[in-house]
Amino acid sequence: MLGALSAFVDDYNRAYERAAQQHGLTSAQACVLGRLDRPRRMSELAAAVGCDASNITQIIKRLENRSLVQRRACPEDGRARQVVATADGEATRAAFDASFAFVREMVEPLDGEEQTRLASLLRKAMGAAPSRHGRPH
Amino acid sequence: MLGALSAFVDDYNRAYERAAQQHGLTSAQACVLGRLDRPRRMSELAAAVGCDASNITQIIKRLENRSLVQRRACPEDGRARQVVATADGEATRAAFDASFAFVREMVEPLDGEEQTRLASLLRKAMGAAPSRHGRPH
DNA sequence: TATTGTTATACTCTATAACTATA
DNA sequence: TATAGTTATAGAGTATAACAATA
Repeated sequence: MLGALSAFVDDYNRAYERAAQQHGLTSAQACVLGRLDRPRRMSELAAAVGCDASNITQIIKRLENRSLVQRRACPEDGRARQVVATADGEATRAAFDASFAFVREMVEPLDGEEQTRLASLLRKAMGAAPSRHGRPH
Repeated sequence: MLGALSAFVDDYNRAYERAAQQHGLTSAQACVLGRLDRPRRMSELAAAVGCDASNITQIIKRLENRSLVQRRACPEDGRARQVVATADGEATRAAFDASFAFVREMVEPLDGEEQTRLASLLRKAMGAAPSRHGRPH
């Protein structure tokens, strides 16, 4: 049981890494870029991903160097910055995020009912907690 | 469905990281030390974890600096090295590996039959492939 | 010549502490 | 004073290339 869980998570992690690399991204970069379906503040990204603000600064800096995102002033708060995906970044984000081929491939061997059952078991396993979501790494 | 999977994997990854930290290890170190239930060659570790040999050299070096493992010559092959856990390392390994409290806690909300069902669904999801196992990160 | 492991190097991720600018 | 973000710094993970010792 425990073995099945770790083996599955392993597979997932590797698939995520591979998918990111296919788009020229690291896992952390794919994770952050994946949130930029709309403009977001640095602080928002840090909270979503669950890491330190200074960390997000570096990751965004690298994405910016590659012209995948831009930083601009935030109208409502002079201290804050809004991060937006460029056209290139949006294309990359959409390709990575929408595709999610690796997750679909993983559950492909399951029929519809089994997929539903799996999802519900996983949700139950995590408790009723709405799950904050995150993931760099 | 897809969301449930990533949320679960997220939770698992974070729990793994936390568990490692509680034993003063990084995830990668916990992962490598976890294989040292018996002496292993560097090349074995690299293959098991799925990373470059030079990477294992660094990780083992750090574990060695902390007196958790030792390197010694390999009787059968003068080129190879055998890595063994010290008493301290073995205690740490056993504590982390055997406990696996974080996995048990995750599946605690499920009754016995549900756990079996989950494991079998996950195995099926990964295909019949025996799953090489791994994970640094 | 091929294999095992190490070293040098470089890049990324990550957090902490100190700092700037704004609120 | 408190908050948003950046910079400097440092430790760790990771891979590539060049290398030593052994097979």
